[in-house]
Amino acid sequence: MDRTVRTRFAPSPTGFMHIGNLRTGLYAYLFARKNNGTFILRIEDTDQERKVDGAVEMVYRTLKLAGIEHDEGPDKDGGYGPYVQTERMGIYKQYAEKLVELGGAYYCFCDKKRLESLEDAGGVHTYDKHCRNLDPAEVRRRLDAGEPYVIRQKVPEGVVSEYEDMVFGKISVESADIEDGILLKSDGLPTYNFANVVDDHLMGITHVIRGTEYLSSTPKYNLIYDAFGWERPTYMHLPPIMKDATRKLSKRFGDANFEDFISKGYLPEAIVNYIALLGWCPKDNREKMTLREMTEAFDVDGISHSSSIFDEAKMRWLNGEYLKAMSKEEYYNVALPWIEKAIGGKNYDKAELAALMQTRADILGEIPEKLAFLNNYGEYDLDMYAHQKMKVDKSVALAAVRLAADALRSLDEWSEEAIKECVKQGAERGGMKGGQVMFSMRVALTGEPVTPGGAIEMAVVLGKEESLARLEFSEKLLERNL
RNA sequence: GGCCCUAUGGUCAAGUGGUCUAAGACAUCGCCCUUUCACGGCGGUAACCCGAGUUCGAACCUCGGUAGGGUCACCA
Repeated sequence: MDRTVRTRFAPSPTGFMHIGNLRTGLYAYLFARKNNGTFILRIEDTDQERKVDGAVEMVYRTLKLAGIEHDEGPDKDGGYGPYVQTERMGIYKQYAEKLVELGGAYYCFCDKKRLESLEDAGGVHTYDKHCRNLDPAEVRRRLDAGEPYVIRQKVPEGVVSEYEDMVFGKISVESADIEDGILLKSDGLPTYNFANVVDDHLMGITHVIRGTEYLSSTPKYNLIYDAFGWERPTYMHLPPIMKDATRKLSKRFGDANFEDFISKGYLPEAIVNYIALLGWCPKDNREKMTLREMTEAFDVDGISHSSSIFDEAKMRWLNGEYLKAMSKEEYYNVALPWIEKAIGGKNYDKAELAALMQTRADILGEIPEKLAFLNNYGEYDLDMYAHQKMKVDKSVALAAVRLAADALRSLDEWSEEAIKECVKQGAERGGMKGGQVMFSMRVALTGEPVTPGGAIEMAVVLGKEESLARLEFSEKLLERNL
C-alpha cells in the first residue's frame, strides 16, 4: 500500500442516522485510523425529495456522540472540497464529456418511450445499445439541434471485469452482464453512481467502504476508472444488518436509529461497541472494547461475509456492562436526569437511588419505571404475597407487616444498620423468620413483586414517615382481604 | 428470470484438512450467594442447510441442490 489511506463516509441527510449506516461509517473510520489514514465525511444530499431539514446537523451530532471524528468534511476543509454533493454539481458534466472523448461513454438520444418498449415480460429492461454506434457527425448535428440526450457508459465488449474485494475476495462479472448505464441525466446532472466515482477519485479515496448492495455493480464502476485512466480504489464491502432472517433493518421500521437508542437510555459508546461486533470479531474475541481498542484490533480478516441480525437484548446487556463499570460519580451524572424524571421533584436521596439503580438497570430508560413505586403507591395485587420457599402467604404477610410496623414505629435512627437490626429483633420477638418479614415488608413498602433493592434499602429510601404509612396501609389492605 | 454474494446453537460468533464427541458471549433453564429484590458465582439445554466427490481423514476443499440476501432505474 503505497498511497496514504483515505476513506470516506457519505451519508444522505434523510433523517436519523440508521444503525447499519453508522456501522459502515464506523468501519471506514476504524480502517483509516488503523492505517494512519484520513477519514472524510461527504454529504450526499442530491436527493432533494427525501431531504429532511436538520438531518445534516443530525449527522454531525451522531458522529460526535459516537466518537467518530472526521479529518475532512464540509466543516473541515482538507483541500478536496466541496464536501457537499449539491455544491459539486457543476463538475460532473465536463467529466462525462471527457469520458465520451476518451471512448468510455457515448451520447444517447433514446426517449423514455423507446426505453419502456425494451422492457421484457418480467418488467426488467435492458438497454439495447441503440445509440452506441451513432455516426459522430449525426451526434454533433442532433446535439447542435438541441435534442435532449443522456450520456451512457460504453461498456467494453467481451471482457471480464474483476477485482479483489477486501472481504469477499475475487468478484468477476462479464461485460455482457453489464448494462450501458446512464452517467449523465438529460437534466445535465449525474446519476448517483457516476457522481460517486468522480467524487471518490477527485477526493483521492483509496479505500471504498460500503454495503454489499454495490458488490456486484463495482466491476461496472471500475470500468469507468479504467476508461478515465484513473487508479482504481480498493473496495471493502460490508454485509447488511438485518431485522430478522429476511428483512434488512429499515429506517421506517421501529427504532433502528442511533438517536432512538440514545433517548431510550443507551450509552453512545455501548451502541458503537455493539454495532462494531455485528459483522466483525476481533482476533482475541473480546467483546467490550473502547473505540481506541477497536481501532487497534480492527482487521479485515475478522469481517464476516454473511448478514447479521440485530439483537437488542445483547446490546442491552453490553450497555449494562458499561453502566456497571462506571464510577459512582460517573453513574450518578448520567443517571440523574432519569432519576429526576422518576421522582418528580420529591425529596428522595438521589445518590442513594443512583447507587441502587446502577446494577439493576441495563439501560437508563428503565430507571423511571423501576422507581415508579416512589410516587405510585396504592391498592395493589395481594397475590404477590406468596413465597413458597419462604412459606409466606397473605396471613403470614399480615403478621409480618404488622410486626415490622410495630418494631419500626419506635425506631429513632433511620439508617440501614438500625433498621436491619430493628427488623431482625422484631422478627425474633414475633417468632418469625427474618426472610418472611423482609419479603413481606418489601412488598408492603412498594406494592411491587420486583424492587430495586431489598426491604431495608426500600425503607431507607422512602424515609420513616412514608415507610410507616405504607406498612399501615398494607396492614389494612391485608386485613380487609383475608 | 439473468448476474453477484452468503449458509456453524434462538441471536452474535470462533474455527482456514486431523488437537471438533465444535470455543466464547447474549438469551433461556437450574443451582449457590443474599434471613427479602437485584448484582455476582457455578452449571445445564442448544449448531456445522442437504447430497455427491477429493482425501487415510472434511464444519473447513470441489461440484450440484436447497434456502436467503443483493442487483438489474434519467433513485440515492
